Amino acid sequence: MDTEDGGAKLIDVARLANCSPATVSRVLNGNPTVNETVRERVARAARDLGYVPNGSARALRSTRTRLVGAIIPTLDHAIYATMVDGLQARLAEKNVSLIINTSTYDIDLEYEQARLLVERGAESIVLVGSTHRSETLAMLEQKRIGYVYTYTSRATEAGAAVGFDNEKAGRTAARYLLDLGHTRLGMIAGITQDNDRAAGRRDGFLNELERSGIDLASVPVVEGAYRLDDGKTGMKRVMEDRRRPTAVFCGSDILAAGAIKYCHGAGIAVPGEVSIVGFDNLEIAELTSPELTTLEVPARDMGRIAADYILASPSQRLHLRQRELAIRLVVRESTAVAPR
Amino acid sequence: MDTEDGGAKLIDVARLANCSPATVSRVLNGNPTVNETVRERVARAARDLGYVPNGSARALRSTRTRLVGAIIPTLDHAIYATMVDGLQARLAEKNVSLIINTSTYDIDLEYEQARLLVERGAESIVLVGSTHRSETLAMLEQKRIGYVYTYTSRATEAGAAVGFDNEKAGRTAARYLLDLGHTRLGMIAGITQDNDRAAGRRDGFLNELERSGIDLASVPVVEGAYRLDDGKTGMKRVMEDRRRPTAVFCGSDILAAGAIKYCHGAGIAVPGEVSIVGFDNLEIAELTSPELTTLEVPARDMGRIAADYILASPSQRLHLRQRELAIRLVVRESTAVAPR
DNA sequence: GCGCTTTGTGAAATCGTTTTCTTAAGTTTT
DNA sequence: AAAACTTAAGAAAACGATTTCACAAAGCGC
Repeated sequence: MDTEDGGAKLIDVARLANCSPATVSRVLNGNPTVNETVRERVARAARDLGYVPNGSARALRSTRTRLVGAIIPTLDHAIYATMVDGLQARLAEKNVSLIINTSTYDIDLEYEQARLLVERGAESIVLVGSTHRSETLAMLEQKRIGYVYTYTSRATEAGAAVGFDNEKAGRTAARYLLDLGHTRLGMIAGITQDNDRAAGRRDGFLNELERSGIDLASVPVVEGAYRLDDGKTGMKRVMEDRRRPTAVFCGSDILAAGAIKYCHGAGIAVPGEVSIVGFDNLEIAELTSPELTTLEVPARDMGRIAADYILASPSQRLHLRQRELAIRLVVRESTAVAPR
Repeated sequence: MDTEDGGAKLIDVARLANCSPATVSRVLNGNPTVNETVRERVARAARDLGYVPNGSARALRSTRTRLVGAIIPTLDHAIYATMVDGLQARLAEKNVSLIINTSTYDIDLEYEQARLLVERGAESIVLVGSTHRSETLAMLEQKRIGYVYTYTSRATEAGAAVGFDNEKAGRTAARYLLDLGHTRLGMIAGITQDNDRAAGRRDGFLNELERSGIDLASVPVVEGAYRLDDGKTGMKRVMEDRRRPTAVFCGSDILAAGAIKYCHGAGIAVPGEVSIVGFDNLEIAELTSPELTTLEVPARDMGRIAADYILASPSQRLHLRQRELAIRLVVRESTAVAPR
C-alpha cells in the first residue's frame, strides 16, 4: 500500500478523503464550488499519499496540455540559448513546460520535429525566422496550433512575430560605416541558404551601400557558419580582394571575433587599417581586443515576449501579433574613421 | 470533412482503411503481424487524412511517454547550453522529446520543476551536480523515475552519473601551477553554496596546495557568479591581498576572462606578473589576450552520454551507471613560470 | 409551510489510444 | 480427413483523469 508501484491515483485520494473522484478533481483544479472542509480533507489526503496527477490522462480528457514547443537552429550559439532561457523562464512562471528541439538550420528536420511536437500536444510553437517548409506551417494551421516567429518582425496571416528587422539592421551597420567615411567595404555574412535573417542583414547592408552610390560589384561578400574559424578564413578572403576594404560588417560577433583574430595574425591593424562591426552583442564582444563594435540583439526579450504572446488569451493576442524590437548600435573600439 | 476541427482520429483511419482500430494501432506501432496489403491500406489512409496520433491518449494507455526532462541551472552559460544541445540531439534520434527547465541554481525551484516533470510523465530526468533536495530524489525514486547526474562522476545508489571529478580537476590546476614554480596562489571560485562542482574544484585546488606545504591561510579565495564583472572584482580583491599571488585559478573561463580584463585595466602583466588558469574551455578562451590556459570540460559528450544511458535498456544501464570523463589541461598563453 | 432557486456533491460518460482476449480461417500433422 | 496448431484481425476493456448531468439538501420569498 505504501510501496505501491506507480503511486496513488485520483481515486485513491477520493477514497481516503471519503468523497467522489469528481470532487477531488474539482479541488485539484481550484474549482470554487467545493466546501472548505472537504477541500482541506482532499488536499490533506493528496499530500499524505504523495499523489501526483497523471498529466496524460488530464491532457486527454481536458484537451489542454500546457506544453509549448520551440525549434531553434542550435543551442550552441548564445543568441539562441539566451532566447530560450528567457522563453522558458517566463513560461515556467505559469507552469507551462517547454520542449525544445534543435534543427541545425535544416528545415526538413524542422518539419519532422514540428510533427512530433504536434503529436505531443504542444499548444504553441516557437520558430526562428520565417523560412520554413510550407508543409510545416500548413500542418500547424490545420491543427490549429499557434506559432510565433522570432528574430524577425514580419508576422504572417497565421503566425505572430517578435523580433527585429534584419534588413534595417544591415542598413544601420552600413550607414554607420559610411558616415565614418568608408567607401571600400566588405561583408562576412552568415550562411544565407534557408536563412532569412542572414540574408536580410546582407541585403540591407548592400542596399544601403548601393543607395549611397557604391558599386556593389566592388564589394566582397563571403559567407561562413557562425564559427571562429569561418570568421578567420572569411576575413582572409575579404582582405585579399583586389580592392581591400577598410571596413567589414560581420553577420555575427563570432565571425567578427574570428576576423579580428585573423587581422592579429596577419598584422593588420584594427581599426587602424580596417574597421570591423559585429552582430548580436554577445559577451565575447567585450573580450576581443580591440573590443567589438556591434549591433545588439534583444535575445532574452524576444524569448520573454514570445512567452507573453503564447500565454495571452486569444483576444489579447490580436494586439501582440507583431512586435518589432529595437536594434541598438553599440560602439566600442573596433571601428574608426576611414584611413585617408 | 476536410476542415475537421482537431483532425482525424485513429478510428477515422480505421474506417477509411476498412479495418478495425486495433489493426490501425498495430500498423502505427510497427507490429509485424499485419498483412502487407492491409498495412499499406492503413498507411495510405493515415497519410490521406493527415492523421497525427494523440500522444496523450497513447501515453495514457501504453504508460510510455518518450519524454525526458532536464533541469539545469541556466542556459545562459555555454557549458550547460552545449550539454543540453548534445543531450537533445541524441535523444531526438530516437524520437524522445526533451523538456527543459532552468533552476537558476535554486534547489527549491528545482524540486518544483522536478514535480512538474513527473506529472508530465518524464521517464528519466537529467540533473546537474549532486546537490539536491532530498525530497526531489525521494520523489523520483518513489515514482521509479531514473535520473542522471551530470558534471559530477559520483553516482549514488539510485542515480547514475556522467561527468568528471571536480576535485581532481582542481588538483590538476594546482599541480600545473605548482610545477611552474608558483608558491603564492589565489583562487576565484564559483558560488559554492548548494554547488558541489564549484566547491569540489576549490577543495581539490586547496588540498593539493596544502599537500605541497603551502599555508592555506595565505591563499586568498573569493567567490563570484559566472559573470565577467565578478571576475574583474574578484581579481581585484585577490590581487589586493597582502601577499599578492603570482597565479590565480578561476572556477570558470568567464571569471578568468574578467580577471584578465581587470589586469589589463590595472596594468598587471599576464602572464608576466600573474598566471591565470580558467575552467571549461569555452570558445572565449581563444579570444582573450593572452589566450587562456584552461581545463577542458566535455560538455557535449556529457549530454550525449547521458542520453545514451537514458536510452539504454535496464540491463545495459548497469554498465553505464557511472562514467567518468577525462578533463584535459589546455595550455595557452595566460600561464608562465613564476616570476623570480 | 409550499414551490423555486441555489449550492454542493456524486454517477457515469468520455477523451483516443493500446492491449487482451477471442475467433475465424488457413496449415500442418497424423 | 480429422485433430492440432498458426496466423491475422476484430470486439471490448482499460488507462486516469475531467466534465456533464442529475439530484439531494438548504435557503428564500410569499
